[in-house]
Amino acid sequence: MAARLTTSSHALLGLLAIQPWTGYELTQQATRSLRFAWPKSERLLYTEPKKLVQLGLATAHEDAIGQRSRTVYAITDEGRAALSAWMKTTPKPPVLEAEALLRLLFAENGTTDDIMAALDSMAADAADLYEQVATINTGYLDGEHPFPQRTHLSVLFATFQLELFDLIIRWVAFAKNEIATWPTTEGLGMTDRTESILNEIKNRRSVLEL
Amino acid sequence: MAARLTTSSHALLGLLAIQPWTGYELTQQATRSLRFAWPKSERLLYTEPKKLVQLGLATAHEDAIGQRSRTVYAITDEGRAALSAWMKTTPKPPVLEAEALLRLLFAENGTTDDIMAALDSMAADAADLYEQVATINTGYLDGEHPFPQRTHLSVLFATFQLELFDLIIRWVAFAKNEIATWPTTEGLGMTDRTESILNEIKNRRSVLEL
DNA sequence: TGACAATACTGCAACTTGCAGTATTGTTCA
DNA sequence: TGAACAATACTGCAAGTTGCAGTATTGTCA
Repeated sequence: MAARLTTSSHALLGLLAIQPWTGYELTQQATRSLRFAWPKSERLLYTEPKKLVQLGLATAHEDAIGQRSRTVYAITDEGRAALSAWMKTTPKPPVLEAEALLRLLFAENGTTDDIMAALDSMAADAADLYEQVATINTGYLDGEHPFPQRTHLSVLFATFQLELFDLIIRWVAFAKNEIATWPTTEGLGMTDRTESILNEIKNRRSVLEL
Repeated sequence: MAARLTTSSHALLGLLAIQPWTGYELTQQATRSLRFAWPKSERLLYTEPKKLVQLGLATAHEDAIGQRSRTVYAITDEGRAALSAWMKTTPKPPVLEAEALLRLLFAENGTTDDIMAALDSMAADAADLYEQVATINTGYLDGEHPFPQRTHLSVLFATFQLELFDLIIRWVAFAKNEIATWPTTEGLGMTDRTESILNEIKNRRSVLEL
């Protein structure tokens, strides 16, 4: 078990740098904010802190509440050092995973209704996430931030999420509008609209290059 | 080895539905287009078709070229049926993985220069990807699509990528502008600008609700 | 024609997920 | 008040996935 430090390790260190948390609390916090930039399974969130302890980047101490004993994790100086060092490294490129877009790419294997439904689903998911982020953030105006001194970070972070979800919703409307003109999903090739979209891309590009 | 059908299985089936490919060709195709919606490792792309064969969704036949024998995979009727069935199911929500955003969330553990550099890196990656997608797509105007009858799908798919990359580039400019006003990464809390951003979010939201 | 890059893979350890299962703690309602 | 059932707070494990090192053939340029 060589155990190298992954991005997930650093994400957990980032949370521990704020304050000590129990394993369960870490999963809760990760669901609240972290997942929008680094979505990881609950399972991993429970496992990872143990690795940090093994590596000396965090400490664990048992805190018995009734019958149930909870492990509270805290960051060490080594942990803070590792976190600062990581902040200076180059981040990995952003990556989007979207099953609905995958279905668009292979839409010829289904009906126009199928692809419309997939896009609707993506837009509904985005609308849902928009609501969640907007609700949490507007709450900060009423002093509901658990770490008020971090509000500037949370909010700037949230602006990206909101713009992304907004983009998805708007793009789905555009895409459905296109697809509505298709008699079928298959074999259309270079339609007039496709050609005009491509010309727009080409023109915008030549403008950028000047 | 129970071997269930994953989204990645269906992604490969989607490629095989277009035409038969060798393992290597599948990895090339996946890098070209598939990765923008469903980014998977080269390693998996080599392994997955073998599973499809085991499940009877694809066939494999050896095609010796010189000393080297390549396996050509082709979809079966069962494979096409599985693909059509999958097109009718609800897609998973879209997910973004962005290490640079993770650093923003924990920016207090580094300098303003650190976070600026991370954001620059994200914008540069987006600019790069924009170029790649735009180049491939404008090429379609000159008849460079390997499967001309699929142009309508490729192009509509690409419009999302381009908008996303454009959003990233624009948002990074906005975020850097904000951060430029910060004396430090830490402890700023609810600044005037943070408050005005939140008010914008709140107002836009109340408009949407009417 | 030998060197070196590019192509076309495989093996394996470690990372990650999904899901089933377990055991406390909290709540509800007869 | 105590039985039932939901919510909380986890663990075990098989299977899915990645990264990287390694290998062998093919192409190319001097």
